[in-house]
Amino acid sequence: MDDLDRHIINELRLNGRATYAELGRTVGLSASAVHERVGKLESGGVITGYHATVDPSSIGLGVTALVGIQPSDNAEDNEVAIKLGELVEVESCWAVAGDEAFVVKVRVPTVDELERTLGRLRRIDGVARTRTTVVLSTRFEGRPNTETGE
Amino acid sequence: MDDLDRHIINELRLNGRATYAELGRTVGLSASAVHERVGKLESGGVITGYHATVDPSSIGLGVTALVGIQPSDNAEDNEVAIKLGELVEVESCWAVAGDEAFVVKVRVPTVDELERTLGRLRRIDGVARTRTTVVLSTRFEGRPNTETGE
DNA sequence: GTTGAAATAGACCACTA
DNA sequence: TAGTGGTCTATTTCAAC
Repeated sequence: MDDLDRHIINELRLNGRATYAELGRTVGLSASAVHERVGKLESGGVITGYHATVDPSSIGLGVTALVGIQPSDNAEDNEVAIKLGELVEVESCWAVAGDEAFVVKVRVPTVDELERTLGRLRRIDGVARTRTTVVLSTRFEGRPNTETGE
Repeated sequence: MDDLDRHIINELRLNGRATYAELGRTVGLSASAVHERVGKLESGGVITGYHATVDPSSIGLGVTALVGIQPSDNAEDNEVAIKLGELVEVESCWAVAGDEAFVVKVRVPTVDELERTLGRLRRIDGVARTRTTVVLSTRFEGRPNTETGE
């Protein structure tokens, strides 16, 4: 992993559909060389995927919330995490230090559906309580970090 | 926006580098038709971008934290949000309901750097206190929601 | 890593249901 | 108003160097 790799990664974080030819022009390599490097980054687990980002409200997911998951005494974290992942409303899941075992980000169409989702979360075995922070607006999200390349 | 659009969107959320021909095969349209639909979804602000996802620790960002930002009495939220966005360590920023004005996700190389970042956050005008939740592991993040398509 | 050639995909067109 | 199929150009991909 050298500066060229970091440069390529950063370009792909900004534009995941950049062609190898484009990448080659911006980093100063041939398309073939970029192709080979990207393949190694993918198979090496550095690049884990490519995803279109979508305006959530455009697909009917206008309500976002951050929910802290407080575990019950007998909770088995890995099982709880699996259960959390089974709910499609749960978009992200972080295991955290502190009173709570996890913080999850949920996205739902309405506050009614949020209420139902919180009920589902609380019914998971190993979940004692939830603490919900409603997101009023997403100022930015998943912003590419620019310190790793030009 | 019909079911075909939703299907295309979902495919692109799963694989942002899918070709128009591939998309056409999965949704049952010609590549041209998919091309046109995707163009409209992009210009209509439904698809907001394409991004490679990268294993953070592979690019030297092994420490993640969620930080609640408590505003001072005279705080102007929009200005605070702009300042938050100027820190490259801040990857996501949500304005939230409750005591805190924002929750941000920060990613840094080390806990030392986390400490410095928290100092930078606290020095922002309009920030009274921060509350930090250290992420022990990311179980999943930005997982495509599957309820909008097959 | 590079170049060059064949296969593939993208972009744009006129035509059509 | 979309969608189709054809055409041309650019890109991907694989070979040899």
